[in-house]
Amino acid sequence: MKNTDIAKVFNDIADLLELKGENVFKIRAYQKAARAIEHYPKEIKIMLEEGEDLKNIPGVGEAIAKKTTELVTTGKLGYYENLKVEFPKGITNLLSIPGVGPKTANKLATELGITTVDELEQAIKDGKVARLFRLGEKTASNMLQQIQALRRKDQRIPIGEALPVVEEILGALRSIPGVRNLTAAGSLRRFRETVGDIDLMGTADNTREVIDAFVALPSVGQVLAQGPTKASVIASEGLQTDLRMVEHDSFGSLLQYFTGSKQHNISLRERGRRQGLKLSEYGITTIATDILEKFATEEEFYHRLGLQYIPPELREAQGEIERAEQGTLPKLLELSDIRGDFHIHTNWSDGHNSIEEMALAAKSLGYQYIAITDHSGGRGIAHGLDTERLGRQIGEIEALNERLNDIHIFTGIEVDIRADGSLDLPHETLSELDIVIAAVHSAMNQTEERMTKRVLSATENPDVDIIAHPTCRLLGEREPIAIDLEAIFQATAKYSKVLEINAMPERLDLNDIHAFRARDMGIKLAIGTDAHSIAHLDLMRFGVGVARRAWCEPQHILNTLPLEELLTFLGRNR
DNA sequence: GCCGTTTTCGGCCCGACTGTTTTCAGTCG
Repeated sequence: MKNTDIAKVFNDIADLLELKGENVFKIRAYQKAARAIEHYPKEIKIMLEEGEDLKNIPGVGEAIAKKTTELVTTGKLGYYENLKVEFPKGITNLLSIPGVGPKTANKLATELGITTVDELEQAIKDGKVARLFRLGEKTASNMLQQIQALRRKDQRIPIGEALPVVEEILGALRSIPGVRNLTAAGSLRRFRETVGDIDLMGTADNTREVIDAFVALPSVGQVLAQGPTKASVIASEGLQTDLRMVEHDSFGSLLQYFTGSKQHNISLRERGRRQGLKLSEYGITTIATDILEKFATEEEFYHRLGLQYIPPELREAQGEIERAEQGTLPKLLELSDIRGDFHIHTNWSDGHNSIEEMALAAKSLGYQYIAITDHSGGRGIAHGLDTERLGRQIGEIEALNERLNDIHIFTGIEVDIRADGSLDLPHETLSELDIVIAAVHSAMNQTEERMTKRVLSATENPDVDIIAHPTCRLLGEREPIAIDLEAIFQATAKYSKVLEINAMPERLDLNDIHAFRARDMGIKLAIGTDAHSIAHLDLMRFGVGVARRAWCEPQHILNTLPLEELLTFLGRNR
């Protein structure tokens, strides 16, 4: 049982307790524990095997530790099973409708016998819902709209799709006179891999003017709400986008508030309370005197609380506040620290550009080196390279290295890990290359045991340097393969191999949580774009985002090394 | 249910909006 499965059970328990009308703080305790467990960088299963105390996880106390142990060791939780039979099956689905909370769900179930979204829709159409006490026509019709919106689309979208939309809107708004501090907040700013909606904010002398310009943008479809300081619209890609404009002097606390995460803000406010301070989007109020201080920047806001500035990517209530208190936050990796890209395809396999084009594009990004890692022959669809063609490619790369200045091209391959764990190029071929990336591209439905063995044998193979996109997931398209990552991590550490953070926005694989764990174990990481064209080289920033969320500093990332040191590193590996 | 430079008991983040009702419950971010 994985941490995400455990978290799901505790979140479900929280929902059921809400329906039951339990103490809200008890409910919050379950939600908090679920979150902490989901994001904890170590599998609970391993912790139990190693005899580690689950109470070390913040938010997990005596009772939840005991329940977690029962759940993981027996696969079941008596408390949960008993709770479930108290309510009609599926009733928690009603809670997924925005505007329907526990009280409403309960009322719908007890008074109208409704337990599914479909039943609710029918009851609204029959006019039954509007007749309930404290509900009405307006509430019922809002519910119906939300149900229909939920059906149309209500998925979080990958950050790679959201960011271009946002940048287009921001670019257009920046040209309006008097606008300052325009920026995205929310999960987008924290660089989460998916975003639900987009929060933009900024300051202006005349906020109304900016709002008017915003809703008139060509990329804006429907306008949901529009006031003097705030507007809500549906932009391209069907993304709900909110813009909030405020006066210059309280921008810092506003941005801090809307960047979240929710749990980070709660922790921050709890800490503030202990200092006699009340934190809100308007600033910091000293409770004793009721005096409000405003903050133009987030830096001032955090400093007033006696904390280091906390970068948005770290604001997930994972210990960043304590570290900021001690002044020991990591010096996070920056995009400008990246000196090269190890995962690049060309028109020798399924890429669009030549080796030279890719090299020149990389040089213009300020890189010192790239590795050409086309597919190997076993992957038929990708026009992969066999030993003979690879030999010719090496020849071309050698010639280019003679001719080009200020950029070094490493020879390499993205070699396929076959279903049986062998590589589809022989040792004699692989040993000729500077960098060998190994990855799974086929037979993804193997059992966890087989898949783990398969990738382990590639990890143990002395010809392999990097394991690429270790879970093979495609956001919104393909679930991660069944694999025991913990075992892969241990082998990677043992054989001093490197794990990839694949920067393609639909991959982001390793993800933030896995990368955090790998870094914590001392495993070296490499960020690769998996570029199939020149434009893809710019995807590096998404990989850097994952690495920052994993608390990575430059020394944790292989492709921050200067060329000379990298040559030494690669030499040592062979 | 969790947790501790005000506490091992008594607290637990903060503010806004909506729709209903007539002072507020419920929900959200």
